[in-house]
Amino acid sequence: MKIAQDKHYINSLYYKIEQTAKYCRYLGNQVFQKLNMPLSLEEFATLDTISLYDEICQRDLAKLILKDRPSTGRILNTLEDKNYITRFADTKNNRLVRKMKLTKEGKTVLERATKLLKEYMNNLPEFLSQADIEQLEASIIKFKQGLEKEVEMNI
Amino acid sequence: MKIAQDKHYINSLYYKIEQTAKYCRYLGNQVFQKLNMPLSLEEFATLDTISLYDEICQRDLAKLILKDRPSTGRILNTLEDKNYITRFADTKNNRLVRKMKLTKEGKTVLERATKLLKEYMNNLPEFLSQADIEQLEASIIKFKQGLEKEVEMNI
DNA sequence: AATAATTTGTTGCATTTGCAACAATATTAT
DNA sequence: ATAATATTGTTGCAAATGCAACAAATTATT
Repeated sequence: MKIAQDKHYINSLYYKIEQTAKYCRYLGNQVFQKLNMPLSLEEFATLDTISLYDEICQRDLAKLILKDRPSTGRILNTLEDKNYITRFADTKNNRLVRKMKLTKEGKTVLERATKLLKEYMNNLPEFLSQADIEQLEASIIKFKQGLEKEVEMNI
Repeated sequence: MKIAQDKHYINSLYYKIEQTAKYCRYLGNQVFQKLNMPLSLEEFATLDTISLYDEICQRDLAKLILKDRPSTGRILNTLEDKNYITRFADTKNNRLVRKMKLTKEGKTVLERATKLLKEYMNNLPEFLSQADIEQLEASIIKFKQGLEKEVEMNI
């Protein structure tokens, strides 16, 4: 696959995506601080994932949030400490696993953070047309799916 | 700016870009290991940047590679230890700064790594058409430029 | 039946990153 | 002239990340 005709890596699509992602992360973290959110962006994304995959086990969650098992476990520790989730033992394919659910408080916090974040983001100037956004979204998904097959994730 | 009509952050364009970037980073690191590169992906990207901005000072470089000044300084320490760059004192706007240049060995390593990486990447299956790639590249640049204005980088 | 391999989660450690504080110097304000 | 502010780079520390090794339990192999 030809990704860059330029001779320099930093002009490649890969690098541009990485840099754009950095801006996304920095902006997200800044907004979370400005809005005095009670959780971090990573914790929020994890909570949001659990809300869409109720009673998921730790390893399956790790695969979704693209973190290794130790990191996933540690985020879940803090989410449980904050009383946003509860974990309980269960089995999956006859294996002992730890599954999790959002608590009432977890749901409330998630909804509130989602609302605040969305309001903030909607107030940003529109630097891409709605059509451009949809186009970008469609092609980035295809690109991501292509990459997925090439990377060994070892989760 | 409306980035997601979905109620969930993890379905937003921001999160998709972040996850795609993770795949890019993991794939890159894996390729660098497989190919037994003498430097890391981050060091490579830094070296590549310096090669395009000869005699740049540390802070200006930090702004380009989107790292803070301490991290940038530390990467430069290792690049200098490996004899890929030399640093020297100079002035910019009457300020004392440290500028840098690629060494002969640095240029050789950069060229070789660029060639090996490109060969590897060209052998990946084509999951996007050339037209799709160009379209994706164009819109991600626009998106990145829009974000840039919203993020305080403090570098 | 005994051993080896696999799955899931945890612990520990080395590396990386982010941020605040500092030193040194130059510019601006009072 | 003196004090305050700004620029550049470094040091140090806390938090996050990545990875190897381990424990416990199940499945597969011999």
